[in-house]
Amino acid sequence: MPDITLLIVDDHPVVRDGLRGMFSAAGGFEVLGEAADGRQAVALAEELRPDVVLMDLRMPGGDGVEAITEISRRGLPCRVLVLTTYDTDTDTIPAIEAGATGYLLKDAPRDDLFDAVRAAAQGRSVLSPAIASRLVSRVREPRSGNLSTRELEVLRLVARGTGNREIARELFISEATVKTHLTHIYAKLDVSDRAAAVATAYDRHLLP
Amino acid sequence: MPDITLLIVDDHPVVRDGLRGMFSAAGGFEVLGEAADGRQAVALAEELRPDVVLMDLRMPGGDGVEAITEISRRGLPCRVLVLTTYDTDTDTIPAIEAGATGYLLKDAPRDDLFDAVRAAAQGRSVLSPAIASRLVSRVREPRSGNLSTRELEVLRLVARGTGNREIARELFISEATVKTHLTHIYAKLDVSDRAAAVATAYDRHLLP
DNA sequence: CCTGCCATCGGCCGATCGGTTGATGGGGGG
DNA sequence: CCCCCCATCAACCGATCGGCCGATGGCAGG
Repeated sequence: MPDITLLIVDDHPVVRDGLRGMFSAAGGFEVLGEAADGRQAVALAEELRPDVVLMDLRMPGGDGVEAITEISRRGLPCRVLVLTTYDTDTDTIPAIEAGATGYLLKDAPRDDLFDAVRAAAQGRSVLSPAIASRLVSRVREPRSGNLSTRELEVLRLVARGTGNREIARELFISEATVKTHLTHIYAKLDVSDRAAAVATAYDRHLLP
Repeated sequence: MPDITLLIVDDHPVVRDGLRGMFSAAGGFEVLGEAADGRQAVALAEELRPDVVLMDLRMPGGDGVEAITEISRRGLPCRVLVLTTYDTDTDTIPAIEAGATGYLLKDAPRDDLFDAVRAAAQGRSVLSPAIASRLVSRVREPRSGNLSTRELEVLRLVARGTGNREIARELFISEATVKTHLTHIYAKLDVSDRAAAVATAYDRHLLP
């Protein structure tokens, strides 16, 4: 069986070194290259054609999720294994929706990492336990925290102290509509005023 | 000049490997050990007596800031160089107050890291530019985010959607007083309503 | 001693918010 | 085809909020 070829994508040189060292020492893997942001990642994935891309999500200059989307869109024959720091990221689910094959945390033991890469190379999904349970809760309770696009726009303005009238002006809708959206937001977040809605939104990572 | 001895503290094996590899390859450094959380860090710092401790802040089981505090309290002869992922951490300032000699981000270039460790070993401070500017703004504007205890209590209840009347009841004060506190909160946070106050409080990490 | 900050309280008023009910139209899924 | 969700709008009303005036007492620092 030939070596599994890898592309490492992370904005931290330290992490790239660590990964490269681990996979070089392990045997059975070959690191083809490294990228420090999403744009480089897409370009190198296209050029080097690795079996697996190890991808961090939070990076300056080219978001990880966008990179995954782009790799999927171009039909590149590589699997993307997301390797991130926190399991509280807002974009765990978006990353998987965008086409990531697996998702695990950087504090995973070495052997788990190797296993995950081998699994990803074969197209099998490996998810860290925390992510897995999040996924199931997501399908079990789809309306939790599920605000519509418009409702999120309203909420963002509310969080900046904007009054209903001005929200209406900014979004080119009537004040009545703003109030309707707000009522829906309160119902979905299970709160009864704007302040609590903002707090809950932060808790659920619906706001930056 | 003898090698600078190091203790690496990070909960991620990947990062520990990366750092160990970098410093071993660079020459002039010797990695004495690794710790995965704050408690181990303190114990190993006492046992191994490294010149410099490379310390991550966010770790499960033993906070980084606590570890720094403990190392300072015990008068251990090592310098602590904080090496963290984001410059938006709440505890950048606490870490420095706790006794960290330097503070830089993991995405710093290798040579900056080496320079920082050499500087730390001599007791000189190296701060990443973002942190440095934060420090100066901290001393220039000390009343920003400086809510009184009572005001914080009020704000916490506001964030849970509590109305003024009920806040009054919960805190055993009159509604008028609640409104006074709120007016002061608005002034201090530079906002004009409770929703924006909650949002700003989250931004500045005044609320969990 | 005076100044500043914190915490407490009262009253007044206009503006705003939140709740409700009801209606329209478009789009996607069964 | 029907139903549900989204997005839009209207009118009404009571409750609440925020702004502004004022006041008192305590406590720390210069």
